[in-house]
Amino acid sequence: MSERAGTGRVGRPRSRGAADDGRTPRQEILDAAAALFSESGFAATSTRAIADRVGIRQASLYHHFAGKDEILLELLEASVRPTLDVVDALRSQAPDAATALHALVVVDVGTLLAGPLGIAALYVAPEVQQPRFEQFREHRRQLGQVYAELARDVVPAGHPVDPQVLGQVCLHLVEMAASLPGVERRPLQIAAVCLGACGVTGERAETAARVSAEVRAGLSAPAGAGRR
Amino acid sequence: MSERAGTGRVGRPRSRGAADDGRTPRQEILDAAAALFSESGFAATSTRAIADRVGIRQASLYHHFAGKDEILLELLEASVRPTLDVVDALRSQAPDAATALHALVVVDVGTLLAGPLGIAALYVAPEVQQPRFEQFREHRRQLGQVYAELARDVVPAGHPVDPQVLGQVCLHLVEMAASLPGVERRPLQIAAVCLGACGVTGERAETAARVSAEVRAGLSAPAGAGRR
DNA sequence: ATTATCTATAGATCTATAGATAATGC
DNA sequence: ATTATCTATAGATCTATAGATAATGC
Repeated sequence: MSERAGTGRVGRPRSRGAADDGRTPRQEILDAAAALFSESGFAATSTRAIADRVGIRQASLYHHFAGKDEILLELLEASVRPTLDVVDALRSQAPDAATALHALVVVDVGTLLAGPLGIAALYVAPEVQQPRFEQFREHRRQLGQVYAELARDVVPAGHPVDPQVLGQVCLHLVEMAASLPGVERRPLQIAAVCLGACGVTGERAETAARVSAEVRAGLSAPAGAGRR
Repeated sequence: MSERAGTGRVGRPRSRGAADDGRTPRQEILDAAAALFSESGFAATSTRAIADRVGIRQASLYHHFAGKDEILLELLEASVRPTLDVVDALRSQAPDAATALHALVVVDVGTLLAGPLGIAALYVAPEVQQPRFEQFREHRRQLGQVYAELARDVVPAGHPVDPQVLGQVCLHLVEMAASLPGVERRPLQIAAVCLGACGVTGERAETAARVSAEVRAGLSAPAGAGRR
């Protein structure tokens, strides 16, 4: 027995002992910040509040992040990247645009629900519109463009709404869904709502929903499909 | 000529002269705050920034408002009240729920677009969820309930989305529309989107849109219809 | 030596209050 | 007298840096 115990961690111990699940300190900070940002907003959350929640001193945050902005940027990125990563596969597997749209919405809502709740509510926060978060906004714009293209291929002739508007609408609906309280089966309901917004209802929508389920089942099975 | 000029205003003059349109100082503050809250968020906007924009000193704000909260509350209230005021008339004039829903969306989007742009983006801000804004949230909830009831009366049998969810969806879509950049004909497009979300597309939607226009025309004409 | 934390603190805010001042109104 | 502004400031933050300290790793 050459190992002597202690906490097993490198570095000076925390004054309030470390709550050891497997999370890295970095991840603990991200989790704490996500919860607080959702509750109170970005600007209203102090570095002090984040540190308190983690159980470290305010100054110790700066060992892991350059500042509050960097924490938020990482949270935002983590919430779009998984969906963007799966978009191409999903589009190529789906037999038609309505199915692809349905499946994308379900996956996207699912991704957001899997992450820290309420993150999506921050997307439209004024702070996030500022240049320092451009990287995230560019990714979100890409996702919006995908929605717009799918909408364009899906709308019936004479539907009175621009595909670009529909792209924004789907994006917002997905994000809204993820910060809405309650309600089960939410991804499927939101997918139905998005299709309806694009003018696809009734039988055509039901078919898309059915095939979407198959496509999604096919996506997670092959290639290992790491959860994240 | 017994009147001697000056500014014509009671009270000590501003150091930077008052930009005299007809607005009261109170309204000037509301306008400045609305613009800044939309740009930078509520918490990130200091009372100093608001005062600077108005052209008065920071402390002078407190003569007109008890604090930042009160300014925001008044902005929020002003953005829901006109729509709530017209809901009953609108429901009683519309021959069916689809028409009522269409008309309500158009009026609601119009109201938001008429006020300070970007206010609706604050509705979902975490700060606004806190108890001090309960009064506003209660009003918004009422409006959401109206949307939910109309949705309930409108969805075709077998539509896979709960009316309550649809109520939230319509509410969010309306608010989103008002903070979206660009795009004309927006109220009508958003109304079509909401109907679609509720499963109403094609011919039935076109009819509702047509009748909605008549109902709205009928609303503004009689009873004097003060703009606000 | 490296790492993760700590303590202490400077400097920059930001909110809200107290009290003075410069107009108009009567 | 009343009103709307001003100047000045106290007290409470809040962010970010400097430098010390207590672990592990080699």
